[in-house]
Amino acid sequence: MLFSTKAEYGVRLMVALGRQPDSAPVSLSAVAEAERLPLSYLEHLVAKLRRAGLGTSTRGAHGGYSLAKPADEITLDTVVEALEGQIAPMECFHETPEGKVLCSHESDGDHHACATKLLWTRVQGGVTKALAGTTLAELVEFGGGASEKAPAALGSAA
Amino acid sequence: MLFSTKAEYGVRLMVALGRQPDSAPVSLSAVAEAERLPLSYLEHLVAKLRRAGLGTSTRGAHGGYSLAKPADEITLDTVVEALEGQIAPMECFHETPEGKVLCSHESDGDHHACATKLLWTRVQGGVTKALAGTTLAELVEFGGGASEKAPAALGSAA
DNA sequence: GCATAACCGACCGCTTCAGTAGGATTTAAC
DNA sequence: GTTAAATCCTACTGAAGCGGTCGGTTATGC
Repeated sequence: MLFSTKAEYGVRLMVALGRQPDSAPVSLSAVAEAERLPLSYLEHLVAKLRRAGLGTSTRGAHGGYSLAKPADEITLDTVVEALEGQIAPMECFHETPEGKVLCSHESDGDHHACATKLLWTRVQGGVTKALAGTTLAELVEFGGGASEKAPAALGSAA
Repeated sequence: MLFSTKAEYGVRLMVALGRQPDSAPVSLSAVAEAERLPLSYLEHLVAKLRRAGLGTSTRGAHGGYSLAKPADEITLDTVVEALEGQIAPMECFHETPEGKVLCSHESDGDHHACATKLLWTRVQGGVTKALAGTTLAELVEFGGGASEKAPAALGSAA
């Protein structure tokens, strides 16, 4: 499994927030009930999202969470990264802020370069492209639209 | 981390086998020493590769492992899948033999479709494309060629 | 001031990961 | 025919992460 349920639950949560017509706050318990997810667990996830600047919260009665930005300005790479940590295919694989890819055992005493680097770079590219190329708005739309209960037809998605 | 060291070690192992000029068997201990990997751990990994029909073994003294097919006929999706198990972005995500994608909680009582399906389908596609589009021969080449110790220049790889 | 809700940190059972250990079996070489 | 080299197999282990729970604190609307 590439990702854990943290990403799954967290994305579902974000979609639930994005489904709100105006960006009115939604209580976590409402989301938990609608999505059939454990409330206390969602608390941990929403904390990560908030710390990453993806969501805002209003405390007290009638409070809740809402998106910090419009759904079409939120790409899923930031969401998944906030939930799962840095997205890298392999332990030895780090991406510098400038986007350069580093490999821990780059020619470590051996006479040939790290042969797997080519592979993991391609995988990394594929995942990043898929995540960064998808906006939260798309998922909201795909999942049935904003608060309207018109069920969308399931087309072939790739 | 998308993959564990099983994939990393296993691919390095396969590359080591592919580096052999004729497909002469290589002993695991030789690979372990060259790649600086624990021998006993490699045994587990090579067993998976053999069970998946990717490698063959000859027992006894001067025995070892070799590729079951030429390196340019081995795509990395089969290798990684043999090592890590089925490649799916998420627990709820299964691919049928015909290539159809199933999601466990497809409209589970709720009035909207599973909003995350679009996302995971795209991720799945990106990873599969990267893995299936890479052959072992490419990695052998990239890593410095077959048994020749000419160090390849590291170009930009994406 | 009370219900509602966001916040926070500690804890827990379970599984997987990464690796070790110890042996059994097969084969080539001497 | 013994021995060394190699594959093969099963069981085990410490550490970490996952999925989730719990209890409590703080803030806010009514």
